[in-house]
Amino acid sequence: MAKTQTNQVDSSTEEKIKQAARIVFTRKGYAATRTRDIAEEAGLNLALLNYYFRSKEKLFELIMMEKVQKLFGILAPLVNDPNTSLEEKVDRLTNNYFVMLTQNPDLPLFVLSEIRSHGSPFGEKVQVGKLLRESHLMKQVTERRPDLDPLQVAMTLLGMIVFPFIAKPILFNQELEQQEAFAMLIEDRKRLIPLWFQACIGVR
Amino acid sequence: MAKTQTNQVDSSTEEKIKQAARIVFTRKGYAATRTRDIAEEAGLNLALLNYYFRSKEKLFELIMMEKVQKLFGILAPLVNDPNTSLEEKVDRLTNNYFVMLTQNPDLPLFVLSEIRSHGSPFGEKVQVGKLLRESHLMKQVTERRPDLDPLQVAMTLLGMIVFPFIAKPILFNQELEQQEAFAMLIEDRKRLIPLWFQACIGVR
DNA sequence: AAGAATATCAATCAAATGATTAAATTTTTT
DNA sequence: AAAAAATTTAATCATTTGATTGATATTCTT
Repeated sequence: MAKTQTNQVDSSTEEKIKQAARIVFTRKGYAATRTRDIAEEAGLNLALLNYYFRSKEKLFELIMMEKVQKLFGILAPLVNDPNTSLEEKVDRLTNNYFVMLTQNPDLPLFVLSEIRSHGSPFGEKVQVGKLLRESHLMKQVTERRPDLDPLQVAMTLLGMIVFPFIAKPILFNQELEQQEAFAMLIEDRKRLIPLWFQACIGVR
Repeated sequence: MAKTQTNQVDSSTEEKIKQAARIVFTRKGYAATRTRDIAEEAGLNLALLNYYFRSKEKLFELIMMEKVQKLFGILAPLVNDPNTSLEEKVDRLTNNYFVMLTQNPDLPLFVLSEIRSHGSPFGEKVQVGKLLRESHLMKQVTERRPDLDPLQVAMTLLGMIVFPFIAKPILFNQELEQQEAFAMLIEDRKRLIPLWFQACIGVR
């Protein structure tokens, strides 16, 4: 079946389909996506989707796994690094996420809404909650502020980072001017979040 | 056509359909919802949907308008009240939203993801950005901190309020214990957000 | 109570959609 | 070069799905 030539730049049919699927699934969500949309986006015959990936559902699972990995894969190594201070963790989380989210602005809304609507074979699996609660980051927060629920702090931090990208469609319209304003806002936020995080964790 | 008896408790067919539509649309999103799902949820014949609401799209628009109003209707009067201080505005925003969101936990994710996926006849219309930018709240923030982009502050505040409900599905599983933990966390957050907001706006 | 308007239902339609098939083409192996 | 394997294509299938129809039942008006 699939997989023939040694992938050089991977302009293989399989990869073309995956790339088209990434675009269409992300733009419209699983349910609103027609396999014909993907075939058209890829410039390929419809039957090739089933030839390479068996079914729409299987193809989606593949893309979804990628997206979940991209969104949450950053998290574990950063929040569990025993060699970074709390401040360094906040810096790195902010910077790493902003780089990735600037290139994938609608990744969070896509992943979260698909987990909710798409009868959670993922929702159960993802459980970022467990990862966060048992993380080194949580220990450091508790150490600094034993009176606070560290999850409150983590949610505030993640919210400060992710929320702008989730709210972007209703806060900024599609005009170039607004999109530039958003980019500048994000850039400035790299400085503000660590500052504000310190302020939050410092105040009583 | 529709509308016959004087609505007392409104157990009318029309209202039954709307209630079922609210449930199913919110749970699965527009594209994944079948009109038959709604009819079944309402315990009514499928043809009645079209009899009362013409089409799935029309019914959805109705529900969507309701949801958008519920999510953003709170905002305008609060952020534009010229008789409340900045601190009072933050208090009221936090409390009002938490009451509403506790009863409608998946409202934000539903509205935001439908605006994104459902080819924005709404996305254009909603423009909370304009409302916020021209608000009395923004003026008060600028007054207090002329060096800050007030939109940064507003996004942080809204993120602190809304983000927990958006991230809930991946941070808390369905077990009763976790759901109770979430409820307590929200309760405690009513106190933390005003405190943290002050800290953020105070720090330099 | 008779007639008219409104509401509900089972059955059905037409279009959309995910998937398959069998033939044609290209690539790889021998 | 011949044979075999893999890939691509047009056509088609079976289901699903939003919507409609015409018959029946219920409610309202007179």
